[in-house]
Amino acid sequence: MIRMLIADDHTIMREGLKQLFSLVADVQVVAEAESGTQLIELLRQVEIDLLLLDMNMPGISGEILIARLHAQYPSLPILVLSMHNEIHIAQRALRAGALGYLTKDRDPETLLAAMRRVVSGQRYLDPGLAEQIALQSSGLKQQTYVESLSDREFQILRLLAHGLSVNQIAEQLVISNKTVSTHKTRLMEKMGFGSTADIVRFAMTLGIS
Amino acid sequence: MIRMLIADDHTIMREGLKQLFSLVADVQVVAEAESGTQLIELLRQVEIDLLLLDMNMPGISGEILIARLHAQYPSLPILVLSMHNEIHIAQRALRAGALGYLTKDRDPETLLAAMRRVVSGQRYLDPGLAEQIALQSSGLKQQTYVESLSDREFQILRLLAHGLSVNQIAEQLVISNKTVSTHKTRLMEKMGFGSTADIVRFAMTLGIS
DNA sequence: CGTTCGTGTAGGGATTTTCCTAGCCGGTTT
DNA sequence: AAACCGGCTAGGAAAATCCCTACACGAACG
Repeated sequence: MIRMLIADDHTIMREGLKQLFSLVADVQVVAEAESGTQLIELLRQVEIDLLLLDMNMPGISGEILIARLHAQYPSLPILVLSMHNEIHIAQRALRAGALGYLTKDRDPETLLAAMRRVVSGQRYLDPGLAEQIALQSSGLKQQTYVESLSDREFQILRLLAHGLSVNQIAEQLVISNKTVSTHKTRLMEKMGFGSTADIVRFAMTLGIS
Repeated sequence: MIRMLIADDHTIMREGLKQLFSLVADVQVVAEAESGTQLIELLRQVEIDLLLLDMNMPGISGEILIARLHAQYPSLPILVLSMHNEIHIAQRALRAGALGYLTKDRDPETLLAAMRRVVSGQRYLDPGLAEQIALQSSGLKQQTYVESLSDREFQILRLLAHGLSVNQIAEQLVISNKTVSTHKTRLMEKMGFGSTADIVRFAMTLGIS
C-alpha cells in the first residue's frame, strides 16, 4: 500500500487525481496540501510513502520548497508533477532533491509507473525531457543552459526578472551600470535570449519571479 | 444527458476530470482536445452540449480561441476552467464569448454546478472573482484595469510582452519611437506597472505572450 | 613558466528610451 | 459655437542602456 500526499493548489486537479487513484488498489491518498506552508505543516503530522508535488504552489514553492523538504525528510520520495516541460526546470527540481519529474500532459499509466518507480527509490525522468537532456549533453544542442551562467550572471538574471533596471541593480550591488550591462549582455547571449521579456518568461517558468 | 468536450493540454488533468464525471450519471465526455487547432477540428465532427475549455492551450488559445469559437458556434455554451483568478482574464474570457468562468482551485461540486448553469444558458462567474469585480466597479478598487486601455495601448502592451523593443514597435507600426514610448508610459501608469517585467508577467497570465 | 580562458570590473561613444511638453482631431458638454 | 476631453501623434533634452574594448586576476593548461 502506497500512502501518498498530494500537494497542488488546484482543488479540481487534486480531486481528479484522487479519483484516478481510487481505481488503483494499492494507492491511498492520505492527505492533501494546497500551499507550501500547509504541506510543511502536514508532513509533521502524517506518515507517507510518496509526495506528489506540483511545482507552482502558493507561498513557498518550486526549487526552494523541494530543497527544504528534502533536507528535512531525505528518505521521502518526491515526485514532481509539473506543467512545464523545460529541461532547466526538471533539472533544477531533481538537483534540489526530487526523485522524479513528470509533466502533466502524460497519461495516468505513465504517472502510476513513475510513482511506483519513485516509491521504490529509483529516479524517474519524463521520457521527452530525458531525450532532450541526452541530446543536450551530447553537444548536439547548445542553448539555454543555466549551468553555464556564472554566479554573478545568475544573480543579475534574477534581479532583471524581478523588474529591476540596470541602474537599480548597479546601485544595489555597488558596481557600475556598465558592468551590469556587460553581465546582462553575456547572460543573454549564453541563454540565447533575444529580449528582456525572454528573461522574465524564463524566470517565471522557473519559479523565480 | 450533457454531452461535453474537454479541452485541456494536460492529459492527467483530462483524465482526472473524466474520472470525476464518471461519477455523474447525466454527464458524458464525448471528446477531448489537447490543442486549439485540434479543438476546432473536433467541433466540426461531434455534436456537444458543453465545452469545458482551459485558457492555456498550445497553438491558438485564450481570448482569441474563445472569440473564434463563439463566432462559429454562438449557441455552444463555453465554460472556461482557468488557473488564473485574475479579474481581467475572466472578464476578457467572458467578453470574448465564454458563458462561464471558473478557477481550478474550486471543488468539483462547484464545477458541476457551474456546468449545469452554463448548459442551461445562464452565465456563471467564479464567486471570488465576482466579488472582486463588484468591489472594483463600486470604485473601491481602482487598479490594473485593462478595460481602461485604448486599443493602441493594448496593442503596444502585447508587442512589448512579446519582447519587441520600443524602436521595433515604432518601425512596425510606422510611428515615432517617441509615440510608442508615450503609449508605453501611459499604459504602464494605467495598469499600475512598475517595470517592463510586469508587462510580461501580466501578459503571460493572460495567455498572450 | 608563459599562455589561455573565464569572470568581474569599467570607460567612451553610440543608441535607445524616458520625461516633459504640446499640437491635432473627433466627440461631448455647456 | 466655444470649451473640454480622450486618444494618437511627436520634438527636444536628459537619462538609461548597449556595444565595443580593455584590463586585472585566478585557475587550468601545455
